[in-house]
Amino acid sequence: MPSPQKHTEALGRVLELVVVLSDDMTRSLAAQGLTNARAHLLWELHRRGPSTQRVLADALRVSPRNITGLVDALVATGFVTREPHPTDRRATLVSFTEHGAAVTAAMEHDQHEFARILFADMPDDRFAALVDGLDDLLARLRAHGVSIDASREATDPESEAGR
Amino acid sequence: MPSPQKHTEALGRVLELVVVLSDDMTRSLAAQGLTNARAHLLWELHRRGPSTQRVLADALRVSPRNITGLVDALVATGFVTREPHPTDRRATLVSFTEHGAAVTAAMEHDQHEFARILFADMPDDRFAALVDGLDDLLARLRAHGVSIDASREATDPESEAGR
DNA sequence: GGCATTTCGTGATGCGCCTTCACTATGTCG
DNA sequence: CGACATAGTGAAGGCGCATCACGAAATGCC
Repeated sequence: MPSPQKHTEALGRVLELVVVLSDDMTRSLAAQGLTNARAHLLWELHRRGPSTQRVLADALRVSPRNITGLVDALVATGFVTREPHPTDRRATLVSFTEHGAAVTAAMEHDQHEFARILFADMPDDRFAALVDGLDDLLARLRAHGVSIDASREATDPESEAGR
Repeated sequence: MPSPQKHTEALGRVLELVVVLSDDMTRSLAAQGLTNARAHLLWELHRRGPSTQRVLADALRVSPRNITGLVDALVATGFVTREPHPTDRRATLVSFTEHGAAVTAAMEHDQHEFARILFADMPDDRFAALVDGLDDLLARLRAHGVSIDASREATDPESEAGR
């Protein structure tokens, strides 16, 4: 079992990874006229298909009021549309425009591509060790009370990351 | 060399780690009456000792104007003080109050403790493999243009994470 | 020494994300 | 039918961040 010093350094690596990746995500999104929150909404919409704002609010774990604002912005920038719900006249259905669908598909593609490039020439054993280590880490985090406090299925949050 | 499918899953693990950790950091900080940005400033102050706002702005990579606001808040909540710079009458020196120093020291301690708990019973070889994998990942990220666009010495961003 | 230039901090203003409270319109259940 | 729950939005507000404009002090140059 490693020394405390090493422990802190390792955590430092993890945190650095956090910073590097999230910065890069934000930059990539901005290049497409998106912000983190809006891309996140798009992503969820992609996973679920046309959804009510309530559903999106639960999925993104933000207040319904906030969803209104995000959808407003995405409508204004032509990524999604708001349509009346066919059976519930209180609700509105949020759906992709063609543009929104295309951009989201591109984001997904970029994510796969980025993963491919990232791990492309990594030897099998090293790759397996890394994945196992990450899983272990995740398990340990949850075991020590660090968890995504409930719900939320394994959601890869934004997307995007490619250079 | 692993399959594309695995690649994406692995990236998913990384992103999940990102989300879990940053969420937890934010929660821990909030419990002490701090926000991410304010804690970040405290952290930098801890690493550098009393500093001018300009220095902090460069360190945190935000606009000087924003530092004014963060320091305002930290002064109001009793974490730091603003004093005139001894030789440059334009500048102000930001220093810890006793309370601020204590809280920051506690954060540092918690971070070490968290790292210790996290990796405590992890076998040496597994730990080594994980660290190597993380380093490799970081290197690959930088190699593919994903980088912290310049400056910024190896700064572990916030701190805190323990339950 | 004197004046231009740079630098430090801040006021004003604005955007994005997020929240809570209050309110309308609608759905649902007994 | 009436009581209650639910979907979305207006209003207001907080935090983080940015840019522009500006005064005050420091510095460089002649």
